[in-house]
Order: sequence, then structure tokens, then C-alpha cells
Amino acid sequence: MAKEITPRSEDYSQWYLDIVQKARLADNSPVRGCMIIKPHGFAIWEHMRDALDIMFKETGHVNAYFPLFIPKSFLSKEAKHVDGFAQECAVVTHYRLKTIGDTPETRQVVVDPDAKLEEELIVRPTSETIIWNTYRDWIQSYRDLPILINQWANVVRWEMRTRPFLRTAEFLWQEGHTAHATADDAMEEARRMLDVYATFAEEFMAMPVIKGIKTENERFAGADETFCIEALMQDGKALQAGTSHFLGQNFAKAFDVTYLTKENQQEYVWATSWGVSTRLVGGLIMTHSDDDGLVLPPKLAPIQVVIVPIPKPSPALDEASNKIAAALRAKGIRVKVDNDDQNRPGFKFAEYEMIGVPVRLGLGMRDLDAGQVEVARRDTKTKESVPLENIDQYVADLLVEIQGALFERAKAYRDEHITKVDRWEDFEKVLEEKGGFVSAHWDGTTATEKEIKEKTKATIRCIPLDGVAEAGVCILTGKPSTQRVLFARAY
RNA sequence: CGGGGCGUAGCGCAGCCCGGUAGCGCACCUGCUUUGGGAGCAGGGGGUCCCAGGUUCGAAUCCUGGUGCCCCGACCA
Repeated sequence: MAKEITPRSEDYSQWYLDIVQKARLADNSPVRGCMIIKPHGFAIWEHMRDALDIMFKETGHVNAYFPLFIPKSFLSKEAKHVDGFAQECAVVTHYRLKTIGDTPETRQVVVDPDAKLEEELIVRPTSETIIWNTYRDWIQSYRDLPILINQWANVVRWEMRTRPFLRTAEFLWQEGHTAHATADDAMEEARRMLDVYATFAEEFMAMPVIKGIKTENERFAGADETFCIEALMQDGKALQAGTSHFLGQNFAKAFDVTYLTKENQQEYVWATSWGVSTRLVGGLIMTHSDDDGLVLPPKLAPIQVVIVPIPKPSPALDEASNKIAAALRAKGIRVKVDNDDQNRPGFKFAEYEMIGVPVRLGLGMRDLDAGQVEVARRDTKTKESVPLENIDQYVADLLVEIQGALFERAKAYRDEHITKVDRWEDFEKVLEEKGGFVSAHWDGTTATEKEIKEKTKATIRCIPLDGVAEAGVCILTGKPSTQRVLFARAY
């Protein structure tokens, strides 16, 4: 039929694009690299956002909003920061259009050359600069610290190559920006938020992650230390799913943000920033979905349970369906009763599998007469008949089970794809044939890291936080090393 | 920014080589029959053939120049 998805084994990249389109998550837009997030895709993001927002507030943060536009001069105040972002900034140069041409045929709208801005504005690629410019005015004393602010926003990075959710020119994210009196406080904050991200990824997305530290080469532009969570996709490529940065005093110095200590000394403020984006939706897709469509963990599924009357709605089936739905809703479950009488059950089954509804209840007179309902799991594609009595509790338990099963399945795959390697031939071979993370020794130099990338396309995803000290020699140079790092090809 | 591909109905495409009534499938609308894993039949509506110029009696088709998007690389969350 018209809804075929390219199998993963045939073309993983096309499979991903098919899922995005067929599960109605997003469309391409008229603007290159930008996507239209459709209701079903946006609902997933909303559930992510809501869960994260609660976690941020539980850790003491408040939300605020800073402007989309940043004076161009702000970006250049932190030298490394500008180096990192200058290449991909959208710039606003004018503030007015005008119409030229006297006839309908020749009429057109052009940029009014008289409306040139004195200082160009950049569309934020990230908000450190405008926020630290603001913090200068907000911070005088140690009593003003810490400042723990998050914002939900869109940002623009003019990427050369884009893919829906994974890398778009405009994306939605949250960015936390905190200010602290001491380096220890800031470092503790950066680590705390990394933990929040890891907890969210594993408990809500059912996506196992490895917490680690980025190498200097992979560090955020303007950070002293970048922490990250790294996930593994089904094609063996890694995905950076979130980052938390210890910014040191770099932005405080760039924007002259100081505070008076108890001892009446002027000190520069210490900073962190941390963010996750709509990229997580891409990670979610690639962690769980299959050749039949999207597979979603119940906690993030916009519809957790759908009730399909078989073969079509009828008064008796509607009454029974609504009764089940009411009982499920009373347990806080997001349930849809499919009232559509146009499409047949087979069509609906395929459709709900496509969009990733975790549990489907099929209810026909045959079931009703027997006092049971057909329960179908999206993750395992299994079906069974279950008594209608206490079906609400059964389904509630099943959703919990599915959430756990998805995580365990993803974790088993991930763990199977962390390969310890000590010889260069094996290193290349594992990357080429098996994929996944390769755990190997590295001599700690950027030069070696870059050479490995040139040879294999693999980068150091992170130095795992739970790594153990272990003497060894660098996989490429044979120089001494004290700890293994994780290499992978990445998105 | 390099390499490749494609712009024709909402979507997917054929037609182009060899110029002559704008086509097919899906979707959509109407009706009937169906209905426990993507229904069938009949009828119907919908077009700036990417844009501009050129050749021609006549251009979706040939020529020239633009332009947009997609995919693959290098660069990046």
C-alpha cells in the first residue's frame, strides 16, 4: 500500500526519514533546513518539556525569557565562543521592506536600503552572551548568587546539512544559565544537571546514556569543561543527547560580571550552561522504532492507549469503550476511543502502530460477550485476550512493563555495542563492521584525536565518568594512557 | 561548500529522447455493497507542467540563464 516504510536493513537513513513523515511527526518547510513540527511530533516534545520543566524546578530553577536577537558585538566578547558560532549565524541587517513597481506584473517587495540597522543583530545560536550581559546588572553581591535560570526557546544555527529533529537550522530547546560564587558551586551545578538529563533520558525516554566528559577538541565554545550524555542509535552511531557546561569565569570576564564577597573583595562570577533540544525526539525515534513505524515509551506517548471498536463503532461497543476509557483516564492514562466509522480495523491497527501508540485495545461483540478485550502491545507486536474486569489496572501495569522493557532492550543493545579494543586493526574493524562504542586507550592529545577521526570518521564521544583508571597504551600512537575513552561515529 | 538527483493535482510518479487535446496510482467528494489486520465497484472534483527568456504556426517536451528542494560527503547540538 501507500504507507510503506523503507526497512532499516536496506537504508537506515531513509528509514528514519520515512518514520518522521509517516508517523506524522514533521514536514519539511519552504525554508531549507527548517521543519514544521506537526501535532503528533510536537505532543512528544511537549511531554518531554513538561517532565524536564518539573525536574528543573525541583532542582531550584526558575524560567525566564531573553530576546531572540542579540547585538552582533556581544558575540565577539568571548573569543572562543565567537569562533565556535560565527560560521553559522543568521544575521538581521534591515528592519523594513518596501514595494517597488507600478503595475501588478512588475510589483515586488524588496529590502528597503534606507532601513539598514546601525548594528546588525544576530539570531541567537545560544544565549550566553545576552544573558551574561544582563547578569552584569543583576549581580552585585554574593547575596545575589546563585542565579538559577532556565529558558525554553528557539535558536538558529545555519547548518550546512540538516536532518529532521537531529539537526535543523532552527530548533527548540531549553538552555539553563546559572551564576555562582565559587568554582565548586558551578561545577556541582553542571554535574547536577547532567544527572537530571541522564535520569530523564533513561526514565522517560527509556534511552540508556553514558555520562562523560568531552575532550578539549569537542568542548563547547567558551566552556572550561563540557559534560555530556551519549546514547547509541540502532545503526551503531552515537548521539550526543545533552550537554552541561562548566563555563568557569569566561563569560563573567567577557561581560565584566563581578560580585562582592563577604570579605568585600571583587570576584568574577562562575557560570554553567546546559541544554537539550528537539534532537531528543530524533534520538527517541532511533532508539526504539522498527520497520512498522514509531515505537514510543508510554511516558512520552501522546496517546498511551487506543480503543478500537471492531469492526466499527456501535452503541454497545461505544458504551463499553467509553467505560473502559473512563476507568483508564481515572488512572491518569492518556486514552483515545477511535470513533471513526470510515476506516476498517486493519487500517486502524496499522495506523496506530505507525504512530507508536504503546497499547491497543480491540473490542468487538465477540469479546464483549466473552467479557474480555484484545490487548495488543506495540513494542512486541503481541496480542492476548484479557478479562474486562480490572482492565484499567491491567493496562496501567502493562504500560509500566512496556516502559521498562523498552529500556532493557535498548540497554542490552547498547551494552552489546561497547567493545573494548587494544589493537589498531581491531579498532578499525569494529567501527566498520560492528559499530557502536569502542572503548580504547588514547594518549590525551588533540592531534591524535584528529588523526583517528580522519582515518576512521570516529570521534571521542566522551571520557566516561564511571571509567576506571587503567594503565594502557594509545590505540594509535602507543603512548602511555591511564584511562579508556569511548570512540564512535556520531550524528 | 563539493558530488549526485529531482522540480508535472495534496502525496508519489509517468509523459520529455522523437514538439500537436495534461495522464496514472494514492488521497479527496458522492452513491452502493462491504467490515475481527491497510475493502470493492461506479461516478466526480482538482493543474501557473519551478521561474525568465529564446526557437517554433504550436513548447511540460528543444535551447540559454536563473532558482528551489532532496540525498551523499566535509563542518556542527
